[in-house]
Amino acid sequence: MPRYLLTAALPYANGPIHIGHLAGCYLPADVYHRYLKAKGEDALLICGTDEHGVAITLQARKEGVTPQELVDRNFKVIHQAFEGLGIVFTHFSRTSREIHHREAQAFFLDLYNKGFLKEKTTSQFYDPVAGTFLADRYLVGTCPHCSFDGAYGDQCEKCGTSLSPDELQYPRSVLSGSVPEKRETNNWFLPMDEMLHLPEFATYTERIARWKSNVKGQFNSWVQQGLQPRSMTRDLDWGVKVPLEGAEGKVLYVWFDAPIGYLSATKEYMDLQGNPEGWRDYWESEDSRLVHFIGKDNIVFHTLIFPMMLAAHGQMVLPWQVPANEFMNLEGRKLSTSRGWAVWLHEYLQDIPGRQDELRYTLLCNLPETKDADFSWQDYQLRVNSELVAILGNFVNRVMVLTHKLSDGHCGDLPTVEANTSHVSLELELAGTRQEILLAMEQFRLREAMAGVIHLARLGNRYLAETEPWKLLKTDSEAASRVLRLAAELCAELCIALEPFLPFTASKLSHQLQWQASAQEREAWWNPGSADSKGTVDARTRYLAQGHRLGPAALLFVPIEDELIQAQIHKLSPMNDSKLENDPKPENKSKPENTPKPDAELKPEVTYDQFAALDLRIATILSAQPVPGADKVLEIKVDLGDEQRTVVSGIAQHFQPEELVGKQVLMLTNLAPRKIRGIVSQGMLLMAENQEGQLVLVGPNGNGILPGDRVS
RNA sequence: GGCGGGGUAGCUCAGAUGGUUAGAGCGUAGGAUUCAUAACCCUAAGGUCGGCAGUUCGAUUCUGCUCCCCGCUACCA
Repeated sequence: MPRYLLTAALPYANGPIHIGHLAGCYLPADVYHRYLKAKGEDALLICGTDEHGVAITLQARKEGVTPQELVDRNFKVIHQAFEGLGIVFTHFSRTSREIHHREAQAFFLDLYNKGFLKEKTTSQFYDPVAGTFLADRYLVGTCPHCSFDGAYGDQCEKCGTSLSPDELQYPRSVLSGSVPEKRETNNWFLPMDEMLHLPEFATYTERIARWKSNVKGQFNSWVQQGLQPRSMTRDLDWGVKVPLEGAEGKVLYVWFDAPIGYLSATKEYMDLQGNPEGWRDYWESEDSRLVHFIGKDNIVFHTLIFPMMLAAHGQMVLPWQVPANEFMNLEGRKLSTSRGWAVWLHEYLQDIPGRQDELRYTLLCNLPETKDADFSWQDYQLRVNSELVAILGNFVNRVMVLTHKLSDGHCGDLPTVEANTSHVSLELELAGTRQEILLAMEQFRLREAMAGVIHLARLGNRYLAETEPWKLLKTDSEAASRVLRLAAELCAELCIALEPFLPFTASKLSHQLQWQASAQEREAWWNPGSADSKGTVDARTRYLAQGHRLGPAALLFVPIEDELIQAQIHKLSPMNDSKLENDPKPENKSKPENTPKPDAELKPEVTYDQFAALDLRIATILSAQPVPGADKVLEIKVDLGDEQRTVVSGIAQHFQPEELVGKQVLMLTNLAPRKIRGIVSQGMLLMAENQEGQLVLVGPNGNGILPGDRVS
């Protein structure tokens, strides 16, 4: 029997969890895990917070707390929110724990000792303004081969040559624009190009054919493009220390360290179970199936880099399946935490208490399994009211009420096959739907499986409509009793079927029926073939004993009122601005390898002389045109009164070129010229950024201002 | 810009190794019913399957080009 090792992407501890995270991986992981457990499989679901990386340190600095304080707080919020929604992990750890540091270092050393990590000493550039070492691509300068003044630290875009940063002439920092200092530093590289040919990895590559198209596509694309050695260490002080001599001030690259979190969390769990070697059954055993639940932004790391690390380490299983989901939008727009465009799980649980399954259901119905999906509050209301309330809740309620009317809640006999063909056709349809649910689950089509479960209740409603037990009640109470018994059996079956998806509802229903599924009953239901020969009433598994008394009827779901929806929509957009079309800086980064954004704090004070050094003037835009091969910059010609200049400005996604012509704008004129995309930019246009992240021209308000007029 | 994924009924989404009437749920309309949270049940209307070419006896399904959305990546002095 296979064992399953499920992982859900480690949530990054710089903020709480929102519905996008849930739909992307945590809810599917939880449902699949519950499904496997119900089926009687041996399965672990491992997760934990990822607490390292630059973004954490920046966020902490912004809030005026230490990184540790920040991650402590977020760990708690995240962990509690998951629990609140019934997302149950076998173990939920965190990468800041000692065991993780130890494991990550051991893993690193293992690869190091096997020769998979190649040290390179480089004169890395250090940005004295940003206070950080600069990754290769954060450097620009002149290419030594073709003299192109826009080459990056790793490659020249113009002539295609691969470069190392110290080959660059006249290097500059992309972050601050300052001239970086050269500082000696060592880093360790994973030779991904070579590792592609490891036998373990080559074997692994074959199974990718049966994966989802989005995952397959990304994987193939990377392999075909050719891989390059990638540095697995960083010059930073927050993270897992590099366990080598002379590596002070260096930590493991978060993408090296984070997936090892799956391993260290498993070990931590097994230690707590008093079974310190137990992790081997899941990580080293051939019959173990490693499944990574992730969002689409993580595909390359989970299908390429981490598997290579595992292959290099040796003896470890490589992913069996990576059912990566696309993204969940909110009311038609991308989620954006910085603009408050998100539904936060911890807030939902607080604002709408006792409605966990309503959220689980709506998200499950809309999982972005093949493409980006959309969550809207109206859809939420509609799904709850017309599906959970009207189909599922109503069916159960009808059965409960009728049974109490008929026999004070006591269950009668099961119908016989000959009694009425409605019974038989119900049985057949139930069995068919069950098979569809099972098939969908096997193929990670959770949305379809969820719909199938609701369909079971729909079949129940149809059965009641056909048999009309409320009429039989008066004419033939025996017949009524049999119909209701079968309907009650279906309620019990619903209990089992609902559990992985809507555990709170399953539990309520179970209580209401005064009945609980045994492990055998659950396993029989969830295993194909185990009960499908019992398609008729006489032979079917009986869940409820004859004469069993149901508990008092209680509503499983209550309709969502308009006011609730209005309040949530209102909360979502305090300034309901319909112009918010483009999202130039969407929040979606789960990892910190991105350019740090300037934070909201005031910068350190400057002297008057420093200010006076700036030459600020009003310019009039004469023309603006797109730059071929660049999405974000425009080539702009401006009039400064006695001269005209060309400026290359990164505003292409905020303005149409034609709408800029003739506008007056504030300009910094004595900034050092700089080539961008082969065009010399002589100065910088100054813009204001509003709360939605849109750029707005800054220009004179009064009259009589001419091009070239000074600003001071 | 490069690479990958997606664009299918009013809405949210399935599906199609190319072939008679392209599906589901919701919504809408009509009917039936009253046990039930005015819920359930039945029926119907609704789609040039992003656009333009091509291959083919036949394409929504294959090929090329193009537009739009998303991700990775590059670009923002």
